[in-house]
Amino acid sequence: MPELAEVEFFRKQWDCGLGQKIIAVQLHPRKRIFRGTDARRIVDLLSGRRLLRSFARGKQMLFEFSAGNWIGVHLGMSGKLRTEPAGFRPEKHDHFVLQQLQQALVLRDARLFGRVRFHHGRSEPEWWRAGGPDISADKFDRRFLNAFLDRHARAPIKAIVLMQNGFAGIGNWMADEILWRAKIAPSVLAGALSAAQRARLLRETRFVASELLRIIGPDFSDPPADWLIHQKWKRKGVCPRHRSSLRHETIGGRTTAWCPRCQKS
DNA sequence: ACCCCTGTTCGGCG
DNA sequence: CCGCCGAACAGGGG
Repeated sequence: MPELAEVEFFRKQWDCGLGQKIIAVQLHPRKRIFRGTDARRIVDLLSGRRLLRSFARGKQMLFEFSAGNWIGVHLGMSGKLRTEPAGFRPEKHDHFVLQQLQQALVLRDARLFGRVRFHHGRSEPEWWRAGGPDISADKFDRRFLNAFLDRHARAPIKAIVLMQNGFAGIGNWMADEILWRAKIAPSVLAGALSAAQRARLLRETRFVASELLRIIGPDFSDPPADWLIHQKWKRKGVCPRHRSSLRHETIGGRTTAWCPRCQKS
């Protein structure tokens, strides 16, 4: 599920625990979600610490705890954050639980494609520093976009829009929404995009990202009925502009829905 | 039973 | 180095 706006929604689910101590950590160190991390250190170092603040960038989240402790969370395909009443007992897929006096902060991830990382140090972990700019940041501009498109000039634009170091937080359905709005066929090679297409791509990427943050971010509301997303998974989905049939094909290894009538090469 | 999936990484190939 | 492909990860839903 989680793309940029949903990640922001889930990040906020733990806000009610801000400023409060972690009195117990519940996890299974061998679970795949902790791959590359010594989960036992999380148990040792997080207990007794306070949750201070949290950040989201693209599909990544970062939670800062007192005494220089940091938890990075990527939700993968099926990860979700939520809270439960104090004393909550983890269920089958609740792989990471931070117990506080007032509530429990819970990460559930049935498929375990997500990832939890730990960093102990004075400043943000190195793996948080890496990665592309926020789409809402000034740095995500025409110059950045041009350089990124030219660096991957021979890949179809659909594949480009899914690259997290260029389009942070864009996932499969947001990518289709953006390309549909920008009127660009998903198979067009990045290097072949005209200046006008690049300008539309930049504008619609920003538009879709900011609109979804506004709509989904606070309470997971639905996008308006005339968005492509509502048609994309229907077998007989139609273009919201003129009701003609959408085409479905695999591009960049991912199922893609698009409108041949309004999306041009 | 079978096929699909809002993600990422890896090895092999050209 | 670039890009593509399929597989793998693990489970739920149609």
